[in-house]
Amino acid sequence: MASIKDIAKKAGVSISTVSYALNGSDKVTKETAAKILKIAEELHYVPHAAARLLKKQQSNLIGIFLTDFSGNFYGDLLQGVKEYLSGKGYDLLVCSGEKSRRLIPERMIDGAIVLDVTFSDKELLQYAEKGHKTVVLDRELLHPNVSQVLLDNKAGATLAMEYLLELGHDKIYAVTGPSGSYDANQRLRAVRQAAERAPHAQVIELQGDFGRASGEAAARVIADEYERPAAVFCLNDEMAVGAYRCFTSYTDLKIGEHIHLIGFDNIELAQFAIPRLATIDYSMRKWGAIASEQLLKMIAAQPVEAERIYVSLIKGESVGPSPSVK
Amino acid sequence: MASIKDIAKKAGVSISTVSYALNGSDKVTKETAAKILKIAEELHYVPHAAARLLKKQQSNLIGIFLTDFSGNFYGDLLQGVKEYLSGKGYDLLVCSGEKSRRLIPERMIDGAIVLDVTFSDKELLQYAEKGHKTVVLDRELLHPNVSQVLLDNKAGATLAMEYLLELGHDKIYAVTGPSGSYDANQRLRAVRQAAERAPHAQVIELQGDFGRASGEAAARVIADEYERPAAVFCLNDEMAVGAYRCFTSYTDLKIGEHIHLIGFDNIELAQFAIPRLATIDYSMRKWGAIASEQLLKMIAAQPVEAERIYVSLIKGESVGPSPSVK
DNA sequence: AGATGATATCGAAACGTTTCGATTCAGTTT
DNA sequence: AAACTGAATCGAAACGTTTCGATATCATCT
Repeated sequence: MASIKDIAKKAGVSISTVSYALNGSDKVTKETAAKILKIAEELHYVPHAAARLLKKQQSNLIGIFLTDFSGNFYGDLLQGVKEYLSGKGYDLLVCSGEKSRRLIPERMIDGAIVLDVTFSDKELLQYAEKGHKTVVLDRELLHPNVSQVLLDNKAGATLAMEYLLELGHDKIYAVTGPSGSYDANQRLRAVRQAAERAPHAQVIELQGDFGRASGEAAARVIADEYERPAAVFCLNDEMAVGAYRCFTSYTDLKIGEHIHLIGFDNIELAQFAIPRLATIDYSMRKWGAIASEQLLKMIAAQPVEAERIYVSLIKGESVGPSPSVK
Repeated sequence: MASIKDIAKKAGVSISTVSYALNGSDKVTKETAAKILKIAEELHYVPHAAARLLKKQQSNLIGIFLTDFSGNFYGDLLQGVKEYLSGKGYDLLVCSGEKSRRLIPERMIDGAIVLDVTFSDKELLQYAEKGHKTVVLDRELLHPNVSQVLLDNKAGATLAMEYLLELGHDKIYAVTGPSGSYDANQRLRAVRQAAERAPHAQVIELQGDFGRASGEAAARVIADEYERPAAVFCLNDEMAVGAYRCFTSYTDLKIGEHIHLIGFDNIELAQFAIPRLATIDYSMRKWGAIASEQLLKMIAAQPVEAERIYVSLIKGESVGPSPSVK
């Protein structure tokens, strides 16, 4: 493979001159630069990333760390990140699994975006302490080298609850998420606050884990004790999808009539469900873009402040008015 | 950041001794090694990836190149790759977009898995020529540094066609894929061959592009000229999903009764559709695992031979018998 | 006792860049 | 003509490793 050294030899100049020419420095004459560039082209020269990284201590690579690749969840988020970064000369590496974290201390990436509950706060702080820049998407973490872009979970859950209450529902099941999840906890808190503000309504919590199966299981419990129309707020869409499956296959309760269902996240599957699932929407793409923006700012040692991603209610036929107020 | 040099100084030994100790060489005594390891631990030493890569010319990083991150399509594939690789000490980088290809010539990754039609054969061959090892998933390419793991598209499309024909369908629409796609072309060829073998049946081709919208558009054409029950073979599920949308919202044709629908890929959305979409299934996970296996073999300069991923028919209520044979 | 060999350690080169400071060589000023 | 300036180029060090060959040390064999 051709290296800068080969170019230097062929051009009859020193290595440093080649380097300057290749980097567009104005220290070299136009003619020399042109000659060098031409030879580089001929030799199909491509700089060796490792050598450059070793010297410059920056790779122009950003890592995003996810719990797993499965599910449709991350597509738009990644797209948002990628779009933003590629405009700035950075490339994105999608990483998953404990082992890939080595990329951080090994200084392979210039910064990390983290959406992975299996990453402990402690570990993140440790990296931050060593100077690695990080944007977290699933927790709050106070450190000069860490910034956060969080969903407005509270607003979303409140929106969902108020929607149900306004339609006259007074028996509401809340299918919760894993207790280790920041988003799940935030949403649950908002549900409880809404419940307190509506003492006439009965709010029943059922434990879920954000997985589809847990939504299905919760739905089964609800179906088994069914007496009268009720509403179900699944704290994410994935569980709502599970609930759909149960209600349509296991019972003959009609969604949007006998049982009312609302989710959170507006995943693709939800958009496709029949009847349309009511849910809380937000822009994943924007989430990714803002996270990237913050990360690059931190890398450039510019000040950043935590941001929040706003959410909105999407109505759907999966929620109808309570028959009691008809 | 602590380097090997700092350890050497603190331990009072030479740099090379530290390197040997850290790499578990038996050239150093147990005691020296223990002392060095202890100091490395204290100093939170982590090797600098760039330095090591520069010297060893290998990163233990594999890149997988995808057209985009969107859609649910790749989840299991990535999972399969990751699982296989992480057992072998390799990490996976998921790359998308033209710019990220620089990682190959810059020697940042030890090998590449490619499932990205925007990659030209020419470009791939160029890399191969320079010694970069590649496994391609979406084309056939003859080069000692390239290996391929392909779907058995022909078998799948044949399976689907025969299923429809057996059920008595004699008017079959085939919604095709983009002409640049290897998979689309293979499937289409098999459709045409099946059509030739069944001269009594009428097979009508409609151009699609594997995108959901094109499936929806094709369905609209079909609906507009609808006279009698017909079957539709969408050459991938994504288009079948689009067709669902059209048939259920735009017409009152009942899927599986008035109009029969079969897809290819068995994507998650298809599994969830009501009625269940008939389709062609294969293991994405296995696809990824085999591709990784081949790549590592090539890197280790072991011989490999092209493999094929087998497919199977999944029946679903979206296809019923033709009323003409009832 | 001197030669031999094995073992543990070391020094230095190499990987491919970037970049600082030094050098050369015009052209300009006095 | 000597001294000075600035531009173009060069040499060498540095980034953090690995690894080859050399050296030092010590026990063993004759």
